[in-house]
Amino acid sequence: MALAHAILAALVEAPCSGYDLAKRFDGSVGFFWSASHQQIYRELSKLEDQEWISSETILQAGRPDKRLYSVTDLGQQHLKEWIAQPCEPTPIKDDLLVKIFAGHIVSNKIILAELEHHQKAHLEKLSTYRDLEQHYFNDLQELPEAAKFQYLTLLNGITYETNWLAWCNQAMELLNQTVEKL
Amino acid sequence: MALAHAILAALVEAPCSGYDLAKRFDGSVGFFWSASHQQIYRELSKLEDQEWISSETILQAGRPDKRLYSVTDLGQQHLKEWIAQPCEPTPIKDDLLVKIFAGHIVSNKIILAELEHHQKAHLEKLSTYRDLEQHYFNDLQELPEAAKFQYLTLLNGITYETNWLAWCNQAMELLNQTVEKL
DNA sequence: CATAGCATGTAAGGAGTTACATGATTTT
DNA sequence: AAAATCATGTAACTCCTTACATGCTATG
Repeated sequence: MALAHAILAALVEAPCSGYDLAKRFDGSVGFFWSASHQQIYRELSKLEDQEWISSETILQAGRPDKRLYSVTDLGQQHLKEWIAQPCEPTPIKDDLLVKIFAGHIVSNKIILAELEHHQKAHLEKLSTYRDLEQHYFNDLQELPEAAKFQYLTLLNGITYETNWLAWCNQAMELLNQTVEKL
Repeated sequence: MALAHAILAALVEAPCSGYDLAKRFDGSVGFFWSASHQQIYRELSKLEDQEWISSETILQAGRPDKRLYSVTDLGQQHLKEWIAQPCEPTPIKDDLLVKIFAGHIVSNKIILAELEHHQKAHLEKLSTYRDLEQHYFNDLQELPEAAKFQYLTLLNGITYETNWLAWCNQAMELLNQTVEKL
């Protein structure tokens, strides 16, 4: 049910269309949730049936109409209740780590290439996150309450990517040591 | 399909029963994949149908029989091919971060309590991981090749938990600052 | 004698992925 | 003229979670 709540959280911050949600889930909301547009449209229909959100059709000149969704009072109530219920840390499921765990059955080259690939990806993400930080959260004390919470999710993204980068470096070092020994 | 590969990776390291796999996925294998016993039994049946694994029934005195699964040559071949195919970093989906993002709609107390709860959980995991590190990977240079790869997954778990702890502290500090201001 | 551990499953339903489908406008 | 962007969906399938189900043994 967490996708529903992630959508509610995003719509509470700013009402928008399914299309815009998909973009946000691919960008700024992406450091705490990811979802495809198919999932989002399906979930939006469900949420509207339950009256947790409501929509308004916006006519646009030279573009398709869009449906602007907002969270209803009922929806906000449910979101609050969900937030108040304690939850457990998300269990890890990570393809790369599976590959590393069984890394000894393939050549070191393959593993090193994959590590480099991931290092690059994490570096790119970190860089966009740092840009977001400078742009939107430069003087944090001046921003409204809500922004502080959103900054914390960005900060999590930053430390997360930094952490992966550090680990990639350690992993590559350890494997290179091994290569030299051969 | 990654659960299948996670199971193969675990069975390559050490053949075992479904029951044992479930325990391992809850423990040492848990820092890169998690799965319930229901999932595991279903996946084991599929893998055996495909002949990626084979089983042998072990009769036990005073205990139920168990089926010991091992990876076949065909299975290992598939695992190798899967490892060689590049993959992307796992997208984040995290309930706590959704809660934080919408944290301004509930009282600070609720958020702080949840942060403390998570801090505690991460501290416990870190502690078990550190114990594993000391027990099994104390003299890394003396261990066989395969152990180095497994150590890297443990190291990832350690940095992951350390990272969450650091973030929890930062988050609680920021929120406490806000409380003082009121 | 009750609880925890060993050992393996089925069934139903919810969540997520992949592929298909349409059609207008704006940019290169 | 082609590609990208805007905008919204359906269908089929796989994956994952929750609940149900059984039965024996060892430990406290």
